[in-house]
Amino acid sequence: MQKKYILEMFPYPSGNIHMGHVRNYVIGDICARYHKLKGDEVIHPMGWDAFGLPAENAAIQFNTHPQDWTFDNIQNMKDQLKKLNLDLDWERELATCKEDYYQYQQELFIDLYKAGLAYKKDALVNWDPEDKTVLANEQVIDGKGWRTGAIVEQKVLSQWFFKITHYAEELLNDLDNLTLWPEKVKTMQKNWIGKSIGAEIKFQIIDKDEQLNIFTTRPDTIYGATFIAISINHKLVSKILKANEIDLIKKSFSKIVDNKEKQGFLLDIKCQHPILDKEIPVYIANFVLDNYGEGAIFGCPAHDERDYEFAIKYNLPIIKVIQCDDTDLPYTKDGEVINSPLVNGLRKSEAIKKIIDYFEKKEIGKRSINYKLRDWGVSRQRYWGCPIPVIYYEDGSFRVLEKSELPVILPYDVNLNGKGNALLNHDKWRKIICPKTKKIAYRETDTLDTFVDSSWYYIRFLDNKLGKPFDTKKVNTYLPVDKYIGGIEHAILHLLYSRFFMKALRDIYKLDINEPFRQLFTQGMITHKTYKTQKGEWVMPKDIIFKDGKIIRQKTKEFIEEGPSEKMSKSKKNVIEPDEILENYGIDATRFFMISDSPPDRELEWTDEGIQSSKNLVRRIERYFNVKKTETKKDTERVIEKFINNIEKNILGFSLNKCIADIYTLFNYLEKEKIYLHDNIISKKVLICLYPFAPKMSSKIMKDLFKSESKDNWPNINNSLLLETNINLPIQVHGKLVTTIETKKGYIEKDILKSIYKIDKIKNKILDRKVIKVINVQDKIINIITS
RNA sequence: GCGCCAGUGGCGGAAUGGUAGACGCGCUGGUCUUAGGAACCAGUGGGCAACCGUGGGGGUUCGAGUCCCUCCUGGCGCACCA
Repeated sequence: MQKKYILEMFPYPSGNIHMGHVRNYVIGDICARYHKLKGDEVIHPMGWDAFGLPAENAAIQFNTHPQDWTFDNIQNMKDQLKKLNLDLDWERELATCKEDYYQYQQELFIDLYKAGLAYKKDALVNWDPEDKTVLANEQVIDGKGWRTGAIVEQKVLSQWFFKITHYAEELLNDLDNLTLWPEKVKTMQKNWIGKSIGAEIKFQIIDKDEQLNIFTTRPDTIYGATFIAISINHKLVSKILKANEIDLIKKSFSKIVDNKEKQGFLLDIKCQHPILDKEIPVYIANFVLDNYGEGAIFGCPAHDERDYEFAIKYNLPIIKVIQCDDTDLPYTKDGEVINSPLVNGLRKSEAIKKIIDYFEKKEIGKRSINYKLRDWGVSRQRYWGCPIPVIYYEDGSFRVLEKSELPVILPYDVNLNGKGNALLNHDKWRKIICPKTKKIAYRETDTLDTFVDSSWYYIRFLDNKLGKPFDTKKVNTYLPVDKYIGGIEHAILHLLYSRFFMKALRDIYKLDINEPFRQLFTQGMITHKTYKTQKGEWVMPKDIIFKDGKIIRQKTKEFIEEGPSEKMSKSKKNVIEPDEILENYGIDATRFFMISDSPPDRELEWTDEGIQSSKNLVRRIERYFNVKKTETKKDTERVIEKFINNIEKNILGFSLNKCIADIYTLFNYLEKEKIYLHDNIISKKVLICLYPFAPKMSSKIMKDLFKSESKDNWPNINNSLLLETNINLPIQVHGKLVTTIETKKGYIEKDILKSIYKIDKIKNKILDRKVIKVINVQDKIINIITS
């Protein structure tokens, strides 16, 4: 008996299950049921990602409470899930907004803090003005908030961070061990971590006791450096310029929003070139990122596109240090180094090595590795989240609470008016007497990013009622999750955070688990045609009718234009409600359709024909078993064995669409060959194979035919039956198919060729030419080559 | 711009380097009648044929949808990352 932990990404309790959830959970359910039938020890839990902004926003809008709203939604969605006939371990259920979950998260926070993996600092952070909270770097997409789409502002705030960068190297390297993850997700994570190997070089500022640290991946081009550029937020800037001067530059930069036009402001300082006896100018430039490397670069215009553009605009010298034609500038490829006395004649990689060696000897530079990945900012200025177990004294110092002082319970009686953080305004909760120092103290009013909640829920599922976060032995036994199924939209966020958490907890609690998810499967979206009136108003699919080749809105008789199939969304109204589908077509047909028309990792287009044909398949199977006759043929058993084998192979490979094809193929055969199984024992095998896909139908037929619902185990395959004795052997001449012959497996080549040469079609192809070669791929194909 | 993935009938999609188009949808004939959101039978890549066909062009191979090179198109991701 093997353990199989099968998990689908838990939903946010927004109020209703949508079709995307249905597809996600049906895929997982099929796997879970299959493994149970195989006799595996299956863990298949479900819970609620229950903290988060929608609850708070809804509460403000509808004058309710986030907790009540959330609990109502959970109840409703749970009812909906139950209708989907999912085989879930409901006794493992958890909701992240409940004390019995988040108090243990507070414990984890304390331990992360003690391990140096949680810290507080003033930082320039991403502020979402609409949700009125800070966002992590991962949650800003194209300069906009991931949820609201509002343009993110930069603010300096004192914030809690998790030190994910501590694991940058491991998070990167371990991707190679995740052989059962989609390459695409791994590539995305790799790019996000963004490892660069290069050097850190010190540039001395002339006449000042200051140095500029610069990270570069191209130390080989140091002789071509003609300027230095730093970010407006570089710490040097505030030492040189006055606040109003800085503001002016910032304003100037902010006018350039969308295009990448480069702008620079020359500073009244110069740097000494680290090798050459020359001074180079220093600019503040808009294209220098302040959160990458040291926030400073040296510009080598001849061999970098951005530096080239900048140099042209500000008329800076362009010095070639890699051999190339002038017309190729900026030349960024490898080549022979020139104009660089120390490394002339070398190629890029050798020059880099030699230059760094030189810098290290001179102690003005060193080898350096840089990551794009930043530490994870976890403070959120919102009420509906896990309280951070920290208190502040009036002198500004803080203390992270002891575990014995937990839980810090989120107060229910808050005033949510949308103005500011409700916890900040809740004086009674906020102000306490510190039990240790007896001093007045104030609770941390920020709450944790909800991605913290989902970073360890798969661990809590193992023991959801335990009086501590988890049981080490259980974690080591049941993790990693064997199959994790969900949408690709979490490729970076949730999946990277969870990987970090697993590694951090491993180090803190001495666990044996390195990675949380052994296999990741990302299911495709469900799409549907879109419908619009001529005025541009979106119309729901159920509100239209087809008439005389035209599409008409039922109520108003307006003509409707059909648009392309797009991801189901409320805004485009191209949604199908699971409840209505279940009512009209039944659970088994719905389950069939979720995996029928395309492979589970690709998009599935919702069509009426599709769901209808799934329904027809259910009826067809029911009808078949209703025929009270048993009649089999010689190869019936072999066909069934092949069917079982195919279904099993395709479930394990997540090729669930092929399972549906296998089912059709089987019933096509049975009906065409007039084979009746009814209460023949073979029916049991077939019904067990159907059970993961259509459990309701399968159980009912099983009960009708065999008077018992007890599910036997997955049938063992009789391999000897799988070896077909008769095969159709293709015969090629010069690699082109000419004919096929029926023969037995294991034929003797010499003998079979004799009869092949007698076939007219073959004779006509060979004519009087000499056969110079015969390629016989035993039991597969024969290819005859003539002169 | 960089990276990844993908291009196969009218459509969704099958094919460990070995019979391209399994299976489904749709469509075309026909059968039946409890006139159905049915069911059943036959057909369905192109071409009268020999033959031709997996985005285009090269290559490797006895044999290529599959491997290699190159170009085109589409999707996704990242994007001034020094």
